[in-house]
Amino acid sequence: MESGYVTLEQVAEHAGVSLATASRVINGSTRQVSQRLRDKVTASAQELGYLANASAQTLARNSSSLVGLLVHDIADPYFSSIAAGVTRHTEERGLVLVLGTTSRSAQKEGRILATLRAHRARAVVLVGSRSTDDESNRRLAEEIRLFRRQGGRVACVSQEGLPADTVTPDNHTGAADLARHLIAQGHREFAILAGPTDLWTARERLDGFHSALSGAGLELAHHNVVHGAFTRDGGYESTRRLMAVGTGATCLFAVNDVMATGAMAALRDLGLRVPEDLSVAGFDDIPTLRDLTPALTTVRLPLEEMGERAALLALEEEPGEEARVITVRGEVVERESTAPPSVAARGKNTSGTA
Amino acid sequence: MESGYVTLEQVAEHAGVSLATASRVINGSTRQVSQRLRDKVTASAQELGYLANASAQTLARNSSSLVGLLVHDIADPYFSSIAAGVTRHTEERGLVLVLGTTSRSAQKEGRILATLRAHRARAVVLVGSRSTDDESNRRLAEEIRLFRRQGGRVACVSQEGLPADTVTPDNHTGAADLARHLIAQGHREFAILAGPTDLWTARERLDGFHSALSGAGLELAHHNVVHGAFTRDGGYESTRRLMAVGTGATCLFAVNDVMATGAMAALRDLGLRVPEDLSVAGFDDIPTLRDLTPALTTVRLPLEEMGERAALLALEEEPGEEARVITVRGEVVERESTAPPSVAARGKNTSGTA
DNA sequence: CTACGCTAGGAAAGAGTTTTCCCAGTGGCC
DNA sequence: GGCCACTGGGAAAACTCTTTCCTAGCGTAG
Repeated sequence: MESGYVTLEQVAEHAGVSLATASRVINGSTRQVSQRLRDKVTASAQELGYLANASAQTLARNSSSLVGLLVHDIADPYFSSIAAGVTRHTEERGLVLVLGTTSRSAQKEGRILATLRAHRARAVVLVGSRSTDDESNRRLAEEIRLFRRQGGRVACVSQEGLPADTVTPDNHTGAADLARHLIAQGHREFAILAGPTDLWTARERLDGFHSALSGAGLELAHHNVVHGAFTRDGGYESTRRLMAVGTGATCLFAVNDVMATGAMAALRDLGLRVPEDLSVAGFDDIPTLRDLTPALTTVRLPLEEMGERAALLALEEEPGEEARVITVRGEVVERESTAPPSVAARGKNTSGTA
Repeated sequence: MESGYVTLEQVAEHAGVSLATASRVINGSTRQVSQRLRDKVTASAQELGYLANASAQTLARNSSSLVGLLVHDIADPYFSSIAAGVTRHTEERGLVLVLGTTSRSAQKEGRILATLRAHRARAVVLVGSRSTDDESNRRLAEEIRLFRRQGGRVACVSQEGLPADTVTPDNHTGAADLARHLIAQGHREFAILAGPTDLWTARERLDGFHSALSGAGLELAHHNVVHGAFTRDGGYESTRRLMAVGTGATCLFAVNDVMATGAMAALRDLGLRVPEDLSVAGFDDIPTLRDLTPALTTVRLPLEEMGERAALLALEEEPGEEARVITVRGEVVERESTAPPSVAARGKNTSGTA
């Protein structure tokens, strides 16, 4: 209660028992303690306002209650939704969540992982698409192995291929489903905001979409695939580039929702109407989406649930020898941003608009 | 490198020096160590892959590198923006951020604060409006005092009145500025989505708006002030209630942006156009806002910067005896959701629409 | 040449827990 | 009644660092 800390030793003394007994009462060990002493200790702890020193506990037990969560950018609704799922799970269990934001830097990711290792974190959840850069993947995999060797558990979201359990969306199928849906709606010519070339998630969605087009006997013009940053501004900028050149497409597919959001803004600025002049579809179903006008057609992923399941993998399930992969199937959600193509639209989009 | 951990003792032995010397080399103490030994130790540490045990360090130093961040809901863009500012600051300094989400429960807030205390966290940043419930404020204040007594630092965002430094928006002035702006635009009758009655932030914004109306000789009809949850769905639901009764207002002010977003959705569902039938304005300028159609008129707060400044207060500045308050002035940003009222609108909104 | 101050290094004492090991007491069984 | 198993309690080691205190060695001044 005074200025300093209350230690377990003080509690023990106050209760007239040994340190060992006090410890056994406080943290419910396997050993029995008589009710009489038990009551004395809890009463003393209460009275003195005892709060265990977490570092001392971690040191003695060699295991902490820290759980790491690594995301690229916590202000991105995709990540903050997943984060909400992870926090829900960890807080229910009285664990402490450590948030690391990596800004898509593999180096920073490694550094944070090392910090978590230094803290003897119990588990870590890594969120975000891995890149196709083999060197940084190798180093990340090495850090993960070190972490696991120390008894830490690791789970990934959307990062299949690392030496850890993973929850991952079926990007290929989701994108293919969406493509088939749009084809059924009457679209024949598509443009794609394909995101960065070195991100697996982006690639898989592009591939899935592409293969469904091929399956329907449709071609995807080379100039209709635009690469750019995986962000809202990346989507905006990619769309400007696409429209500056001109596209014959009647439907624009952005490989994630934040890019689609940027695309809609760009089209609005260019004076094009969605979906009358051009249909737009995205992927992920981030929560902010339903308030756009027109509301965005997309492939719904249960983001919060994915975070929760990753936390579950990392905290509950037994490690297992080889990495397990839980695949989450996305579901096409049709909203107002896509509609059957109009003849007028074709002509309009062919002439370079910007 | 083997299965176990490498301890500093092993490094010292490998380098042929004492534990004390090894420690001094690794953590750059005030004491000098000869270059020769210094090199030997760093080489050994490198070779053995030494990583300091953070818990042992915390225990020995009685001070950790943990910084807490408490928000109500990390998936809310208001909080995730502020969180981004805080993480930027802490990561630059190599500190570890612990994220706690409180779901607006004072009890949970207290529990997390105790956990941080147990971990000897260096500082904590509390984000979110404090309530007008004196009892829970008192308990929170007590927890903060305990935390500070242990040498921890505390800073708040938007929670003036607690025994800690605070970064807070000038809600009253911001709302008044907005009101004057809307009056200048020609509006005379307003409706307000006032949020919960027990949240200071909501109250101050309501008061500021109200007082500017009074200053202009305008009255605010009682039935035009609707209370409800401080969330998007709260805004949606409040708007439905407001419109069911019918309002003579030409402009709707929601005391925060997420509520305004819900309001726009409700109006859309009711078949009302913004701003032709009804103008809508919010407060905060959360980043997702610019992608709404029409884009929302609001009072801009520099959210990320506020998070950063709070982190700065908690980590850099000297504690000081009494709590300092940094007031951040908001700036009215006019976008398309507000426009001069049309005569048609008046008639329309008077008749109960829903 | 001795005394003194300074420096670099090491031994050891913490920091606050958990857990192992030991001991005394009790009850049951032959 | 003696032996054994079992129980509840305490002493002390262990966990991995940091930091204080001590000492040996060196240079310098008187």
